[in-house]
Amino acid sequence: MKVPSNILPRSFYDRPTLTVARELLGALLVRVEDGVRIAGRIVETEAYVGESDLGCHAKAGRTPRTVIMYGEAGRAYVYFNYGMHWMLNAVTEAEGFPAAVLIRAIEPSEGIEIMASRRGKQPRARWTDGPGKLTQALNIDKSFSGVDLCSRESSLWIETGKSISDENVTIGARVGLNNVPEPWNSVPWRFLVKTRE
DNA sequence: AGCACGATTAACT
DNA sequence: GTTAATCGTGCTC
Repeated sequence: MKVPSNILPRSFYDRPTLTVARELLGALLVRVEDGVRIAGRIVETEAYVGESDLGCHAKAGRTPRTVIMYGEAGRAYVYFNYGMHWMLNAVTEAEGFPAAVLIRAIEPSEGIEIMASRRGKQPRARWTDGPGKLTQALNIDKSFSGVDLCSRESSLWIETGKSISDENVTIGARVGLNNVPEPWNSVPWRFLVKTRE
């Protein structure tokens, strides 16, 4: 028997961003396309917190691009970067405070054939081990910007997964931030599950 | 209207 | 280790 889906509620996201980033590890990112589930366990996240965080897009204030981060928690913030990649974030904290968690990597678990058709040129371990790669595998683009991750109607949500103990979590500095001044370049706001067999 | 740059990836040497 | 690909965004003129 299949266990009923358990979609993370808005109250999960309406908390401190670092807490959400940590607890999203082990959760299941689910995309439904043509009635088929494509999913994977979240294994890497990063927190972006407020206008004072100079690594966060919200440092520019409320603009057409960042306005979603100022909205209610539990929505998807999807943006385009480097002229070719879509990035998926979950908006966190109270409405009016701009913050989000970047989903950086998942481990494929459902919809393997569909992911293979999109990412099959690479070995399976490389299908979804980067933020631009997982959006490619799950077919996520700008049309998902602002959708409600707490609703089944979005065809994109996150379910409770197995919890990850502290001993299996590595915490470090965020990656890919160029020309971002300290301390923002070094704050340990990156969370990843230690890979193991 | 023009410009520099970026929360990256894949294909090189 | 290095670098091209590629374009939306926000800032300056």
